[in-house]
Amino acid sequence: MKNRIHELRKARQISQEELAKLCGVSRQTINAIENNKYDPSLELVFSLATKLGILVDELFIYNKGR
Amino acid sequence: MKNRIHELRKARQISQEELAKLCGVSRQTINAIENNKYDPSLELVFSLATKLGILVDELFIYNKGR
DNA sequence: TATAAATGTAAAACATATTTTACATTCCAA
DNA sequence: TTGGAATGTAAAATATGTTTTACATTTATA
Repeated sequence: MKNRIHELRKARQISQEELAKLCGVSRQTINAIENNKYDPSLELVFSLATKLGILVDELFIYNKGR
Repeated sequence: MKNRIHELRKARQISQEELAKLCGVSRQTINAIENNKYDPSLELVFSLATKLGILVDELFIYNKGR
């Protein structure tokens, strides 16, 4: 599943490290998610959307996989 | 994280089995999620919201855990 | 250009999500 | 009131997400 985290994080001028701290995860987790290594957990999904000030539905691009 | 799956599924008069098939997961997965045993994966989250015709943000109740 | 900050990446360990099989319980209609 | 459908639950196996440590590469700036 693709997401707009990199785009929105840049727009807000914060580093992966800072976003990671805000969300309570490691920098590598943010990096992996931005680079589509895997999808975040639901908790992290909501944390990311909240900290980036956007709806979950707008942060991720769902392509009817299932 | 709490959710409104049971409520919406009932409103739409479909069984856990049917919702499971619609989303491509096992009945036990739907059951576990309705009963808060664990949170669904992001893919399943979007599948559930789509099949139930509601926004992800409206389907789950986020309580700033992180 | 040199240096620091930011980002990419990898392996091991650990945590969480999902499936399968199987059985018990509850609910509802005949 | 019994029988079938729906739901709850559990253990084992597998898949996926996260952390930690560590190092390499890129990017920005003094």
